[in-house]
This record gives sequence, structure tokens and C-alpha cells, in this order.
Amino acid sequence: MMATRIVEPEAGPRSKRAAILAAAVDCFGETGFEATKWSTVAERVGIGQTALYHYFESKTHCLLTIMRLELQRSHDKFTEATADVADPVEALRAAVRAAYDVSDQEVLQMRILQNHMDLLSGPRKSKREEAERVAARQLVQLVERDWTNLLVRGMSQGAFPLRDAQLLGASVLGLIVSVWRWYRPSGPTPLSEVGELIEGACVRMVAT
Amino acid sequence: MMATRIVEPEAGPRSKRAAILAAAVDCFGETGFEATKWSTVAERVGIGQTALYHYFESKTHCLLTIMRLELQRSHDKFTEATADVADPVEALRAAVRAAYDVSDQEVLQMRILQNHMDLLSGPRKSKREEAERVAARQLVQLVERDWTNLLVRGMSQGAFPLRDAQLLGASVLGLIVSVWRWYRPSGPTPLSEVGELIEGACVRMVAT
DNA sequence: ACCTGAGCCAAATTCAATTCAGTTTGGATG
DNA sequence: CATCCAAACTGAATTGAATTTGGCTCAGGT
Repeated sequence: MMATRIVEPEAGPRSKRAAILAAAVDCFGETGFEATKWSTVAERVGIGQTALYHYFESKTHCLLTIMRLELQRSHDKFTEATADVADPVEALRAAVRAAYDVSDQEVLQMRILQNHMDLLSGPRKSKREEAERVAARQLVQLVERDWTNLLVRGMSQGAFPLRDAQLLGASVLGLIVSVWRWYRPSGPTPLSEVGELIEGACVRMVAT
Repeated sequence: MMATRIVEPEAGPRSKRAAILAAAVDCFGETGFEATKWSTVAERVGIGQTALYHYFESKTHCLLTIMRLELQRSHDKFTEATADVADPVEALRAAVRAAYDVSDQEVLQMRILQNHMDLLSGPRKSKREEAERVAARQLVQLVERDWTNLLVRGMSQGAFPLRDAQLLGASVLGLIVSVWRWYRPSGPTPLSEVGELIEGACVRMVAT
């Protein structure tokens, strides 16, 4: 059972798919998924409500797509950031820094992702929704493995004390993403400051 | 602006309020809030769907009530656990242990709480919903203060190195509650094991 | 015997999401 | 150029879960 990376629909030159996703990220991220009317997204894009169904099977299908894309990005970024860093502690630091090196748009996407992680547990009724859900689920596991492997490497190499890498990996990841629940770009604390504190915290958690 | 602790409705002898809350916790916790039909909760309790409105203004009002009750419990438990522990490190350990000393029912409530924390940001339309929301919001801040104060105490006492206590408090709390997103009583890892790992992680995060 | 309010229900209503039954449009094809 | 066709779109129903409406019932107090 190979991980099947979903093929992004062809970018037809007149397609408003990207515009819809962008508008949806804004709405879902600021107003909340349940609270935003699907028709409002249509308005923002400048099309009728029913035109949305040309691109997405449902409001939830759109949400799941946003979540999958963000997970894909997270995984890719982790991989890129740690690729050529040999020292486990430095790799950990690089991974954490990469996790907080995001645009305002991506902050919203992370918020959406965190707020609806529970959608990924149960199965969905319609085909395409279920496809996105399974893909997202798989990416979650990939990302968890990313962090766990980093710890395993560090432990076997003697850089980190031996502990349950699975559990510790999930915890580190949980700590990192917990920020997206409260962080606001407009808030008093700059993301860089948050990142630095968390980076230190992660290292101490793992490496002491 | 004093925190106004909501007065729990009188427990009329025929009242099914508690039964509804219990059923709702089961449904919302296992199936998810959005996915469970309000009428299903009614069935479980053995009353008609519209009878629910005698006790709660809306499905969301019930959810907010569950969240508030759980927050109240968390705060009370923290207070009790740390009350007579002078040493900051030991107090921290006690607080973490208390956080994971929960029944299966309470696990569900914590899951519900975490999955819908975002409801607390925006205002609600109806009176009683908004009252619960504000109360819950206030309790969140109380709990955050609980943890932050613990850290401040430890820092000023020289037990913990000086760091941004606000931020670190939020992070510790974030780490602790992140467990409720994935933990299942039926899962392979016993909660005691999780608690021990997190306890150690928190101490290292804060005290190193 | 009567009154009152908590507790309850069946039927009607609402409103956002979704489906239906097509209509437009731009580019490729003959 | 005329034609075709798939992508893109639309206004008018439909659906379904949450909620509102308008009463009914029963237990305890007077």
C-alpha cells in the first residue's frame, strides 16, 4: 500500500480553483469553518454559489483539500530543512525554525489544520472527500515519522538520551503546533520570539 | 470585572439535564460534535428531540456547557494538586500528574474541549450561549494563569531559569493538552506512561 | 377540585448546503 | 468560417438537521 499522492487537477487557464482555495483559507481561518457560509466564499471569488461545486464536491471537501495541502507543505519543508544537517541537535533546531518560517496565509492554514484534525479520524461519505481524508491522514503519519526518525537518529547516535521516540516525537510535534491555536500575526508577540522559545524548549525536552 | 461563576440550574428531581450532558459527552467525544445529530442525543436519553430545548438553548449551548464544566474541573484540580506543595519542581510534577489523573469520561470531555477551543473566540448570538462562552473564556485565562504563576514562582525562587513565563506557560499547557488529540483509552499506550513522559518533558523544558 | 410550572411532544419552519436542469463561453477542430 | 465540446457557470428546486410553535401532561402545593 504505497502512499498515493493526489494528482492536483489540471490548472485550466480559466480555473478559479486557486482563487477559491485562497478565499476559503481567509474565511475559514478568520471566521471559522462552521461559521463561514459557503456562499460567502463564492461571493469573494465573484461567482455564484453553485459554481463552487464545479471545483469541490462540498464545503468539507474544500476544507480537507486545504488541510492536505498544508500537510504536504509541512512535510516538504521539514525534509528540506533537515536534509543536509548531520548533527541531530542542529537538525532538530533547523526543523523547528522551519516550522515557524511561514507566511501569514500559511499561519491561517495551520490554524485551520489544527482546528479540524479530528475530521481525519472518521471516514467520509463521498469519494473525493474520502480520498483527500486518506491522503491527509497518510501525510499526518509521514510528518509524525519525520520527527520520530529525527529523534531515533539522535538517540542511536548518542546525542539524545534514550526515550520512547514515538511518544516523544508526538509530544514535540504537539508542542510545536499548539502555537497555531493562539498565535495571531497581529498579536503582541512576534512569531520569531515564539519560535526561539519553542526551539529551546524542544532541545531541552529531547536532549537533556 | 469579577469572574461570574455561572449558577448551575437547580437539580429538579425529574430533571434529565445531567443525563443529557453525559450522553452528549459520549456522542460528541466519540462521533464528533458536527457529526452527531442532536436528535441522537435525545434518543439516548429517551426523550423527544424538542425536549432538549427545555434544558439547552441549542446544540452549541450544550457543547459550550460541557467545555466550561471541563475547564472548571481542570482549574479546580490544578489548584488542589499544587496547593500544599512548596517546591516549584514538585509542584510542577504534581500539576502534570493531576492533569492526567482523569476518568475515561473526562478524557472525552478534554477531547471535546480541545477540538472546539476556537468556538471561544467569536461572540455568540444568543444570551445563554454567550454567557457560557464568556465563562469558558475566563476559565481558560484562569488555567493559563495557574501555569504561568507556577513558573513565575519557580523563577523568582531560583528553581527555574528566567524565561518569558507567559509564553513558556502557554507552551507547557499546550504540550500537556496536545495529548488529548490522539490519546485513546483503548489505544496501545496507557495514560500513565504518557503522563510520565510528559511530566519529565515539562520539567526539562522549564527547569534545565 | 384547581392551579402552576417543570417537563414533554408532534407538527411546522428555517436556513445553509446541495442537487437539478440546463445555459454560456472560449478554444480546438474540420 | 461554422461547429462542437468540455469547462465554467447559473437560477430554481430540494434536502435535512436544527430550531420554533403551540399545546399537552403530570406532580405537588393550596
